[in-house]
Amino acid sequence: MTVRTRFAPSPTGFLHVGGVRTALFAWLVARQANGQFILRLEDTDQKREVEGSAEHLITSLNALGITYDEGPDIGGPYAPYIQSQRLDSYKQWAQKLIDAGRAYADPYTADELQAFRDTAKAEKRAFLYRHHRPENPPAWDGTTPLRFKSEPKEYSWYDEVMGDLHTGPDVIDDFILIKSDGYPTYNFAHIVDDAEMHITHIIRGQEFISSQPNYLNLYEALGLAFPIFATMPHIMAESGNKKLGKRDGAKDVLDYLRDGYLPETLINFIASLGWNDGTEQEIFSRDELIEKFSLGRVQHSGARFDEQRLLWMNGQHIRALSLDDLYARVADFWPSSAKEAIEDHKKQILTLVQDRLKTLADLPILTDYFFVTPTPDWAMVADNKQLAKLSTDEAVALLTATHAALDTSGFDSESIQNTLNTLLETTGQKPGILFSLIRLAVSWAPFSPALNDTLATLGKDATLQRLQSAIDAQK
RNA sequence: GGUCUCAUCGUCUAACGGUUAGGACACCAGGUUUUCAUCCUGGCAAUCGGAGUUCGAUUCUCCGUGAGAUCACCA
Repeated sequence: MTVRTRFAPSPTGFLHVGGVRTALFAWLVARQANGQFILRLEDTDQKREVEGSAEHLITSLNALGITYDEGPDIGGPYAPYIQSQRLDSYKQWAQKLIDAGRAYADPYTADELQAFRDTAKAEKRAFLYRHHRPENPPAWDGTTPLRFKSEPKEYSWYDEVMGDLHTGPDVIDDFILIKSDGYPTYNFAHIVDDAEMHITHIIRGQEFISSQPNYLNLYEALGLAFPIFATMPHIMAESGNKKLGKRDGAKDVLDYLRDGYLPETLINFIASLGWNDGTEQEIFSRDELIEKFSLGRVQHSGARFDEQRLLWMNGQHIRALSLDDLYARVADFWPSSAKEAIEDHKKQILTLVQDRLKTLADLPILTDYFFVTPTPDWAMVADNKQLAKLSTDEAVALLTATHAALDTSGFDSESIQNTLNTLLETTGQKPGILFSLIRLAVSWAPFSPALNDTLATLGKDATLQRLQSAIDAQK
């Protein structure tokens, strides 16, 4: 049996981490088994559809490297992969149910239905439509909803993630198959599509678990074998105890990419949220995830999204990148001052800061001063914990001595380090003071790489010039 | 309220019924002869409660409690 999994979002907005996880796990299952992963758009609710969101969804999956083998934009053997274009299919399957006496026209108005609900609520019992099932429903002409005639009973089934599940007959009801606008409901359409597309594993969020018995009832009525089910726990919002949704600040995954997070970080992080391989490994490459992933080790309870951990993980993945790879990825993140800089110079700088980047967006603050001469800001010296006790005259004297020493020094990193070490002896200063001062005088930035490397990359001319400017600014 | 699900450090999690309950993030303290957001070392910190089964329970059972999901002509 070829494993076929699918991700079937409705085009109602952007893709957030919750959706990504469902897609990711389905993708991992397919890739691991050398099977196929399918993208299908569930656009049966015209009212909720958001213009452009289908394209956005596709862009997001591509950006994350969650590749699909069949889908709305690339076609496939069971095209079309857009539900609004498959209405004939649903009609045919619906007709089978009508013919078998397992579907009927819903004769009630919205008000009548609401009255039933209100009564049930007032009597503190669950509302079940089938308690009001009409004796002699009219023939279905497509202008009213078509309902499933359920056969209530107990169900026990196995879920790859949750294990053995069981429900009583009370949860089975006559749900709507086709709405009065002619579109099928998710409840009906996804089962038809999954069957026609030969989907083997239904991987979806926990919110569907309570409808599952109804689906099982429908599979039976349609004469379809059950596929394999896997229910994912929710990702919870960072604050509060509810499922992460757009209203709770769930971000568009593309925003994370724009903020300088690597796709592999997102994949690793989202996979780790609710799954681990049983070892102490935290950082997984895409290929490792494909190799090691298993539904059986997915957590049963919801996991909270922790941005701190995501940030740490991104740093880990950035450090694992080769220089050329990193260089290609930071293309859009350089400070504007780097526009004229040549590739070699930028790569040299990148080497120095690679260990310090937590997101690609940190690049400007870490490198700007390499490309543009900073304006001396002696307040930074005064604010520095170690330099605060230094008088201005002393600081200027130290910088003057530094200028003189570097003026006659070789300018590779090692020579600079030697010169600086000698300077420590001749001035009798502690490195914490002398080096901090020099660092500020040439960069006027809050952070920078090792001093000797910074100076070597800056070059002799720029270094001496900046030291002089710093001195002049105090005269 | 009905139904279903879940429950280990603040967070993500590990632990054939036998471990000083492990790791990671965050935090704190040191260190790496400059800063620091890298790196290293150390520290803080958890089995929701109560019964039961067992020589022994984080693990199995039951009852509580808490949390989540769902009860649409949404998916």
